[in-house]
Amino acid sequence: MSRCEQCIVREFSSLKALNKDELVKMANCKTSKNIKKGELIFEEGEAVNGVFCVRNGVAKMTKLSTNGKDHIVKLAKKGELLGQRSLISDEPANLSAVALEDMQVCFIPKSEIIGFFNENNKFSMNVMKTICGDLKEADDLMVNMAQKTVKERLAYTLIYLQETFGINEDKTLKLQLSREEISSIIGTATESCIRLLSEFKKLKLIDLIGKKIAIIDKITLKKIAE
Amino acid sequence: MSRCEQCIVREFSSLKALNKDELVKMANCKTSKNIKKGELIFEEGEAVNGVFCVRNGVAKMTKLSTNGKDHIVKLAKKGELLGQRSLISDEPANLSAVALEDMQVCFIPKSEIIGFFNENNKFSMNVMKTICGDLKEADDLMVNMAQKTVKERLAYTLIYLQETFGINEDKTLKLQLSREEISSIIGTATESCIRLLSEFKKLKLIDLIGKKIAIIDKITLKKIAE
DNA sequence: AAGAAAATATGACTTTTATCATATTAAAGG
DNA sequence: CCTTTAATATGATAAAAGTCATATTTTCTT
Repeated sequence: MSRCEQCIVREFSSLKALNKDELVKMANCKTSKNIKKGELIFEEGEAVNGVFCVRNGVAKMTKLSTNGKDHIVKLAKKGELLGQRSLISDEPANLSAVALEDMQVCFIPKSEIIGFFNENNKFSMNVMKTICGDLKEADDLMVNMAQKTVKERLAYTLIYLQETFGINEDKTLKLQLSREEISSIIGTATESCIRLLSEFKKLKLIDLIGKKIAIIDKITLKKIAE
Repeated sequence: MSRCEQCIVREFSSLKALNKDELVKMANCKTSKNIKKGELIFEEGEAVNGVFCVRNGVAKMTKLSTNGKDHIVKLAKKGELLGQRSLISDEPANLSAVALEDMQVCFIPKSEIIGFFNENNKFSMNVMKTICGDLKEADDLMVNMAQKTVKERLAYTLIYLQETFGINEDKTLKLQLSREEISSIIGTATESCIRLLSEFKKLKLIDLIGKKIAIIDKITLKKIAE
């Protein structure tokens, strides 16, 4: 069992408010899991009896729309806690979590988290702030979805992916998503997404190296994203 | 100065967790405001130094999109606290609040709310649950915006307006929004919205009585909304 | 390495939605 | 009460985006 006190990831999350005793207590009840790319962490509608702390890798948080398509609501990386909202609302998960890369996650049972809520005010406030951040982001994205064109949303998403997850040595986006996944972030048909990527390539805004994408004219792309 | 202990509205909000002493304390520092239809309560980007408790009437929470159009992110009614998120995140307001009807709101200063956070765990949990509810709603709406057609979104919104705000004796929606406002909930051009309303009328799903709207075939409308 | 399967790409076409123009109706102000 | 303004309505057209078909490329399997 690895010790939570030594886990650097903790510093990126609400858990940084925990003191040494609390960390030891948590280390004793948490379970670590290795999750392969593509595997499900939890599913929409499922009762999640705790939270998952992302130690490594990126997960997509999706919701099934009535049209049968999955929509990617959020991408979660190192340090994020998955399932917080359900735990607090005492409801089944509203979103599914699927690994986009091989991941390491730690599961912390509900009882433990509730305990921290009651004993550690700073932790509560941290969680509250995180959720408020998620809410702001969701409101902003909602407006984007409703008011922007598919082209604008694609440009916006490419910029976001670069700024959030970085680039490789060859300038390509570190987080490699399929065209279908990009489409389900921006809410469009896969063909439309592919077509717009080709258009961006012709305009020399991006480069398509196999399935990888590299932004070559970030300034213009940002202008399109507005 | 009206007494918060006697305000029924409190029962609908996180404030129901406050004890008698806390309510008296709050009554002593709150200020009541009458706000006329169309008036601004606070604006996006503004530092809101507390929360507004809605005692009466409905407000629209909007965000200006880069295309210059306002998008209605949320409608807030009796009992809701406006500005909670900004207060917790310690950030300027992300949304503007505008009265859709004549309103009565009470302003509770930040220091007071922070005090309750520190002293009253039940209150904190209530606020947290409310924000989690908002987050779930925002995620769901985001998916709707991204994946549903304008027609589906309009049907969805009409149902929502009826179920949330009720109907008059003549069956028309109690909350009377302009076509432009409906458009800025569903994220479409006003003309498209008007055209679809006409179509719904032809299909005998709704009735248009002047500017008022009455749902006459809720079942079919719900099917369209999915 | 070869074949099968999946992902990416592109064309042709349809549907949806936006835009601009212009009536028509309702509301507001003197 | 009439005039002015704003809101609603509808037509014509253009632009955006979706769908279906079909290549082409990449990845996976054996």
